[in-house]
Amino acid sequence: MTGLSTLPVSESSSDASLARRGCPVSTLKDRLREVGLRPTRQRISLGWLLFGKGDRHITAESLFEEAMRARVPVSLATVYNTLHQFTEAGLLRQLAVDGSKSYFDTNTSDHHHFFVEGDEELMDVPAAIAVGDLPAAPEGMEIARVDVIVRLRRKQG
Amino acid sequence: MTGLSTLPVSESSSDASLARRGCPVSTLKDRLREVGLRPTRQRISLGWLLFGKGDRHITAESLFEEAMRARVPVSLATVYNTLHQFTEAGLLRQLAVDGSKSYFDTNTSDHHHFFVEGDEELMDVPAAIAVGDLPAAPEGMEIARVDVIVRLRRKQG
DNA sequence: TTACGTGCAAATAATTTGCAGTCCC
DNA sequence: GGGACTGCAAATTATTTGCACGTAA
Repeated sequence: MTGLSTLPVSESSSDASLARRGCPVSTLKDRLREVGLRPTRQRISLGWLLFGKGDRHITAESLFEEAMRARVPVSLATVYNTLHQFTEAGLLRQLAVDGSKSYFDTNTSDHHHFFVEGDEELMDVPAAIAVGDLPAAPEGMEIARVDVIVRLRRKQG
Repeated sequence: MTGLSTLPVSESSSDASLARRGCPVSTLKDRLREVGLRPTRQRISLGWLLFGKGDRHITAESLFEEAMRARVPVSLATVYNTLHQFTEAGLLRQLAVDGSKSYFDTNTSDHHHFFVEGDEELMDVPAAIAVGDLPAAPEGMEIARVDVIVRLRRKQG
């Protein structure tokens, strides 16, 4: 099996469900410590913004703006660092949807995405739609992850 | 149906097969005119490099380097312009595989991709593996395209 | 204390754009 | 000839990095 089955969310559903319904700061702190990240003020604030409202798809820029609005003083560089640290720790999943900016998904479980052309908006594909049979990975390789992006366009004019 | 079924390759298999085995410049010129692009020296040279050697996955930078090596005088900006014009004309398919650079695929037919982490290398998935049942597109939307990227990692150390 | 984090500004990387000059039809 | 195309360099956008200072353990 790949690393897919060892995602943090599935490891500890009590933590995850706590997070879903309001995630006390103390739980967030523990969560950070668990994955080896020191629970600093910035990480807790950003973690709160990220995980406090259900599944979200954000970009560095959008999280930065949200932090500004919430009067959370962080620099854009720290937002980038934090997003990458969270991703490496398995708290976030990074998505490449267009050639330019990166999106981060707070739902790290195995699922696919809709992308609305023009709106630059990402949505989870509701049910866990599986990809049909995949060919075996080439010699000496293993499948790390499968990304499926369904590009949507608004019907007619 | 979406635009997928009207890709140029499937429209005119004689053109496509000509392209596969050496694509005379005159054919390339006709192909460009067909899609509404004036066959300029640069477009023909880049088209030659792109379509003269079977299916390929290239980036703007890699095509630019290749043009330099082939002593084809084009500017990087023109490479970018040309790649986008070819993509809009349906001669290329643009792929977002990581958050940074864009890849372009000379195979515009419906197929999926392997991406080798670390190598930054793209490969076509051999058979035309279909994605399992997809949910209906949300109200007022239609599916423009489905991108599947299978991320591979080298097994063990 | 003390290594790990963070802020800031400058550095990169990828890509786009404005405009003067060039080339196909 | 005239509009479409190209080259170049400067401008943008997204992201990373270096380094002095701050802070959790």
